[in-house]
Amino acid sequence: MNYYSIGEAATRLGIPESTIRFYEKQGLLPRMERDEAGRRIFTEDYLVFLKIILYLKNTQMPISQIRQYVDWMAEGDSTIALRLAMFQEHKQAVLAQIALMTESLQGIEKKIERYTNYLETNGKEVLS
Amino acid sequence: MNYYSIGEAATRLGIPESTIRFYEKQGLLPRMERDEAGRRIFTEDYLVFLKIILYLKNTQMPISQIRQYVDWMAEGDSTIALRLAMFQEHKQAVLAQIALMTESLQGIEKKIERYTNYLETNGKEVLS
DNA sequence: TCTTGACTTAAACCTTGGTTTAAGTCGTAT
DNA sequence: ATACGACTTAAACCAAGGTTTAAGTCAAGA
Repeated sequence: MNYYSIGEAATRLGIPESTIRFYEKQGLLPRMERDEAGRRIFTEDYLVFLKIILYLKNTQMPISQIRQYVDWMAEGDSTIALRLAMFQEHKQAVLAQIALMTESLQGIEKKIERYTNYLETNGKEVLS
Repeated sequence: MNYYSIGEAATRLGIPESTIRFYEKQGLLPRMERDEAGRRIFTEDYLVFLKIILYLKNTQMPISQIRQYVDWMAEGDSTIALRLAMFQEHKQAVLAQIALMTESLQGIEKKIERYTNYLETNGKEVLS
């Protein structure tokens, strides 16, 4: 199996090293392996796990809630129903967030149309 | 024309009064009218304008950039091309953000499937 | 007249999510 | 052997985006 340093992991994930250290301190990255010199070691599997964390972050899940998920993972399979419920609720929250952004974007697109029209007609169009 | 107090405006927009005051202090709400007692007065037109601000906020535009837009409005029609360019770039940023969330949501949905499967099969399915 | 509720302000406070700094430890190439 | 780059830590620092507090003004109803 291949191992990565924190620098390599950060590059592969597209995030700063400091963020990885911060997430570990926040309890999002438990059971992190170290080498004899105390340096963090990332396996492919660990990177896959970290990507899940980043999916949750990218969809605006708060760190406190991600930590809850990670804590449940550590408790074992008895918490799977809880994790499932959390993800299902989160999915709904994400869909709602996307819907809000899409709606708001429509209001912005109307502005783009107005401005475009104004410029195309050399200012002969009204700008309400 | 109908006039609204800050309390009524806040209720109609679904945000706290304190946020409206905060936005005004940040320069997002210029030329706010007041009554003789110094209380803010909101016309329908002003609420329409405020909704645009909320569209920008809902799509994660930073306050500093919203202020730039508001400042350009105050400068008049000579800044319309700048405003159009800003909104077009913002639209692309919003679409990128929606795309990222949609992608990340797919990773989360895979987890939902795995967990669902695990529970449906009473734990006979593997959880990688 | 007095109280109540809705408003006003400036300033202090708060949370979230990191980033930066300072001081130190390694392993490796010269 | 020494210098360099990559790592380590704890603690300080930061920005964004509000929220809360304290002290005061005012209009209207009892």
